[in-house]
Amino acid sequence: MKIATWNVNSIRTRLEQVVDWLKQNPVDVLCLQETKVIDHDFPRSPFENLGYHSYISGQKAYNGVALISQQQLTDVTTGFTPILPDIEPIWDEQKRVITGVIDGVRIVNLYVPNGSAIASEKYEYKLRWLTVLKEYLRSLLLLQPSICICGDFNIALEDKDIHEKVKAENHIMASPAERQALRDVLELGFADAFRKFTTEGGHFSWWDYRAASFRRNQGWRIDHHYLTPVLYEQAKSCIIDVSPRKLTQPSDHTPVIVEI
Amino acid sequence: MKIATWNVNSIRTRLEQVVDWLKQNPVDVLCLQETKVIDHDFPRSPFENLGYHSYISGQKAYNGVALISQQQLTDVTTGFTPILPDIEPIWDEQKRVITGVIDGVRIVNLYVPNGSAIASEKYEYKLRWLTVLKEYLRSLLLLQPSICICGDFNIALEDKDIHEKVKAENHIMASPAERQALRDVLELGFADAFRKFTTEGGHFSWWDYRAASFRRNQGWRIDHHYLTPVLYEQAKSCIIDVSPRKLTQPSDHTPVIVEI
DNA sequence: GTCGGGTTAG
DNA sequence: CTAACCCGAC
Repeated sequence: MKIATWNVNSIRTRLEQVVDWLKQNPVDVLCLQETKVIDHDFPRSPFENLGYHSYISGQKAYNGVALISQQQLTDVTTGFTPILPDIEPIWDEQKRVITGVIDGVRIVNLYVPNGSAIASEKYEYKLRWLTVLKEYLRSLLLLQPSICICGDFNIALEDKDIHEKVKAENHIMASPAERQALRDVLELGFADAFRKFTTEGGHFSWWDYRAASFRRNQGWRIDHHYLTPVLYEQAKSCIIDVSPRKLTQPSDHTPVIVEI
Repeated sequence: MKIATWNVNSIRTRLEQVVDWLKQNPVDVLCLQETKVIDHDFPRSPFENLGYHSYISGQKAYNGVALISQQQLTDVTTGFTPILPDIEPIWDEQKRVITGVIDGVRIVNLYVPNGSAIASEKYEYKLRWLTVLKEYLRSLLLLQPSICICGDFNIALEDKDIHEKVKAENHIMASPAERQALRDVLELGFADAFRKFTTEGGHFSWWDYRAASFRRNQGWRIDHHYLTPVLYEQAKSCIIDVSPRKLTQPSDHTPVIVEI
């Protein structure tokens, strides 16, 4: 089973690139982030034409996640609230969470808040959001032992996941508090699929549009698949496909694909 | 003497097309409308490189007119106020008027308000703007008997200046009040140069970007040259050059050229 | 800096 | 449909 994650930075702007990629790279489930479109306007038919079902949770202009799946998914829910009925509504106002089950494996597709700048209000929101995520996953684990969380985490856990030019310590997406918050989540029993196969640094999934950072390969690895133990043992590969980032008018992120 | 008028719908976006056209079609004066740029950012040097002087009156994002001339012009003024010092400032807040004299001929380059929709506030502004224009031209005629007014009038005076698909009566740019307001202006002693040479309909200078209207030739003739009697008698040709409208990323208007 | 969406205008 | 601006995001 292949599960891909791709922050497309607007599905409407990137539609042709995503459809082309999916034709060349058939996967069981494609997890999209930053679709930036309300559900009514999500372009379902291009995916239908390729034989894929769409499960979407979008909003106007910002955020938005989708699961594009060859098989139908079961137990699809959006946001934290269906699993954590008692949380405050602010955690689901932004559309960042969608999940569904395929062949006994729960896929959790996340768009973790970026956090803007250290010590900002958005940064605090990001850290607290990750504590909500942990409770959400704890609940899901009670229902299902096999879980693949993937998406844009907006966190690079290790310095080797960041190009050399930036000192991680006080940088958003790499601050100690962010890394600790993510480690706290993973402590539930998740392991990084990419690191099962590749230990060296210099592999990135996101390059800022600014400062020709892709040309200089000054990127970050912030798009991840985290697997529960049995899935992790079964994982056969985890690959970053850099090619879509080379196209004209690319997303700033590129797809990452795990095979289990 | 050749005088061309062209609503370029942003001189910065259309610069290459305008320069190319001018190379192929040298004219004495090119009257531009909808330059959509403040004077500081107007691209003067590409025209200088071709041997043309620029006289400009622009604003941010909207409107804006310019005279591009091989010879230097004299008596250049912008807006109504230099000629009508007592009018209210609202008539010159939008940059729609520039004039200058070449070889004893006054060129008046206009971008008449579009009017948006019949009975709207903008429609009323358009009608009143045309009464101000009449007083402006009346004053200019006292100084100079030879005048060529040209530009985007946003009015089609006759039904044959409009493609068949639209009933003129209640359409903006063709309503009785707009036509009457323009006829009131022309009554000062101006005649339509184009109609000296061509009497049949189906000749247009503007095609809406929407609804593939150029492909279907569903256009309007709203860009005009109006001449005082002696100039009208001298006029040798008046031609609409459709070719720029066929390019990719064209203006919605195409140039009209009078030779006197 | 660079992008995407939304808005306003035509 | 097209262009410019504004805004928010990164």
